[in-house]
Amino acid sequence: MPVPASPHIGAASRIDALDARLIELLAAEPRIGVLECSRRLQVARGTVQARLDRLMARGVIGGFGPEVEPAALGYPVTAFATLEISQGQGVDVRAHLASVPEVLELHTITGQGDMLCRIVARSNADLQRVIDRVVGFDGIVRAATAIALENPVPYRVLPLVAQAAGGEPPTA
Amino acid sequence: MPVPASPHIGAASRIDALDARLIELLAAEPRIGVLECSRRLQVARGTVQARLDRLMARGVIGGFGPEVEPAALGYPVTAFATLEISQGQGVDVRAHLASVPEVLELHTITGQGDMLCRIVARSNADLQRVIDRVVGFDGIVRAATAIALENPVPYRVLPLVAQAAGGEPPTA
DNA sequence: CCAGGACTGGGCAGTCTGTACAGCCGGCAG
DNA sequence: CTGCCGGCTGTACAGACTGCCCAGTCCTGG
Repeated sequence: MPVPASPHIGAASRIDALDARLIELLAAEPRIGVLECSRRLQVARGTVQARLDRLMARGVIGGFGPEVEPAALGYPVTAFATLEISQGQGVDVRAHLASVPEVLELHTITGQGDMLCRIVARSNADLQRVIDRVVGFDGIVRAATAIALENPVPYRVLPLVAQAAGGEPPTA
Repeated sequence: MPVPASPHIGAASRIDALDARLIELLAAEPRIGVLECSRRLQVARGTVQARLDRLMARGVIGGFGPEVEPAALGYPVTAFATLEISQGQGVDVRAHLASVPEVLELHTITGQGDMLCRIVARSNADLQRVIDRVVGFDGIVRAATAIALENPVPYRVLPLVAQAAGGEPPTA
């Protein structure tokens, strides 16, 4: 698996085993502090502190924001909508979608369809309302919606971290 | 496995304005502690502590894990693959996909296609490798992949929090 | 009208954080 | 070979925060 030189952003960012263990530890128990980490990882506190600072500075770790669960907020229905945009309307459509709270994420994509967005709703019935609001905008030619039924693999990054560190998946 | 311990998500969960302000504050500045929150929100420390405990107990806030950026780990390419599964192979396919580090998320969906997964790769060329690995499994009949070009709206939940709290979106 | 729940304001002991410093070690350059 | 440099280790100290407890007040529902 020859990885061609990646010309982009700090793609060079390579994390080592300690970085990976630190990330895994923090992911497993976010509430513990630097001191506790240093004890569990068997390294000096200053080291953990320095590693953490570096990881954040490099952007590997973006932050420690609270993970809010839409379902617990009353939005248990998730759906993915593929949108087709009429030429030149891209900018306006983005702004429109960004203004809809139920649109949690938006990507422009290749393939048939120009954008893919993740939306949530209070119920299947409510989803209709959300979709109407989403597509009720000039510039959106067509929309195909797929409701998410189950989520066998919730968003995760740890396996990737383990791989990036050169090791096998964590304790899996 | 799938879906971590999900407290009985009583969809009834309603959060009030203070909860919303707290979540927004924590999202904006994750590093501050309970005491600092209480100062900024102009309430007693105990109140903030109680609110936080309740939000976490109800599952509204899942945790404060580190937000790892795949791009910074050397995986700048994101793609969405729609998979078609042959009858009765669901379970095996899930297990297979779960074993691929580059598969960050997997949903079963309605519509044409049975599953939708988010995958990342080191480069477009590498994406081919990942896709091969993903679809190289009996039970996957067909796969359609769309590469994510841009991400006009990165995953967000704050607008939803604001709305759930009964207010208008924060910023405006 | 009373009880239960929620918020306030204070206090205490224990622990962690931010920061600094000196010593040690392995790698790189001269 | 030698010197320099970056990274890790221990240790130390002052300041700040957390977890926990309590009494008092206010508001709402039964």
